Amino acid sequence: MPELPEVETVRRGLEPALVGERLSKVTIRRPDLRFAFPPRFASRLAGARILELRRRGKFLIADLDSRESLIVHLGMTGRFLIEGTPAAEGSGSASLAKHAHVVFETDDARIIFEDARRFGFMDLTLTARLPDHPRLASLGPEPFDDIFAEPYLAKAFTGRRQGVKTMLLDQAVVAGLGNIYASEALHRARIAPEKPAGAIGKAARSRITPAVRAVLEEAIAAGGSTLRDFAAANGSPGYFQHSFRVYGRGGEPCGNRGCRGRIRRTVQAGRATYHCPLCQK
DNA sequence: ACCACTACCTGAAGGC
DNA sequence: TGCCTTCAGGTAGTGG
Repeated sequence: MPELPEVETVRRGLEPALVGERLSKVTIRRPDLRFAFPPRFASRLAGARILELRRRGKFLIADLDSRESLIVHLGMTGRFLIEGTPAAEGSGSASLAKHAHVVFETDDARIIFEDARRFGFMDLTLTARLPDHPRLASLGPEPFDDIFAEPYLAKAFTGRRQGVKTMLLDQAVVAGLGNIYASEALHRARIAPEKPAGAIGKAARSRITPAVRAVLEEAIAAGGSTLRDFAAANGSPGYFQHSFRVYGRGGEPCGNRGCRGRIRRTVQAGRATYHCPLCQK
């Protein structure tokens, strides 16, 4: 499910329910997601107040007044639902869904983490140690960081024969892109996804940053994309999926100005990839 | 170091 | 309706 725009949408949806609030109770309903929860996960969280909710790549990070930070990755199917408490809601809260694995309670709400496939994970670490956390330490720059520009890509791509789309999926190269937005960005940049990264010229390389930023900005503004059942924490779906130009559009006409090509679906590094063979070179 | 491939887990959707 | 196969936005680990 979630790439950078969806994670950012979730972050914004959770912010009002969590930031400044104290976690009165946390319950885990199984010992692991993708990985085991860290020791005493629930008790370390209970009683802590959330100071800030941030995003790094596809990670959510909640800084707590206990000097620890909660790290959350949504995997493919992770999502948060916000419910008012029984008292606030009157009718009482609905029973938990089958894949509701973690329940966070504040004075005002219940925030439920569901993850059918359990590719998500959570961890706790001292806030001061966040930069050293193994899952965060290897992340590349944020797409909106100044450093994410042509000279950086030139360095990252040098000598690499791997397709540029696969490189953009590498979170160590740039943090937050996933299968959809990598395809979309390369279509906008008119670069073939399977083109070896090291073989891309400077002019084309210069088109990558603006293309990536444009598609991410538009997607965030649209509240992310809704495929299957993804929904923001407030329950409203994103609608950027209607703005996909290539993803899931095999056989359809290419939308790039002046191009008469048709979008093709291929498989690259085991992932579905969409591009226009005519205008993406 | 690099790169291709597999595994992880469940549900939805399509073909028959 | 039901069974079977394929596919899915994620990362991590293995082995060449």
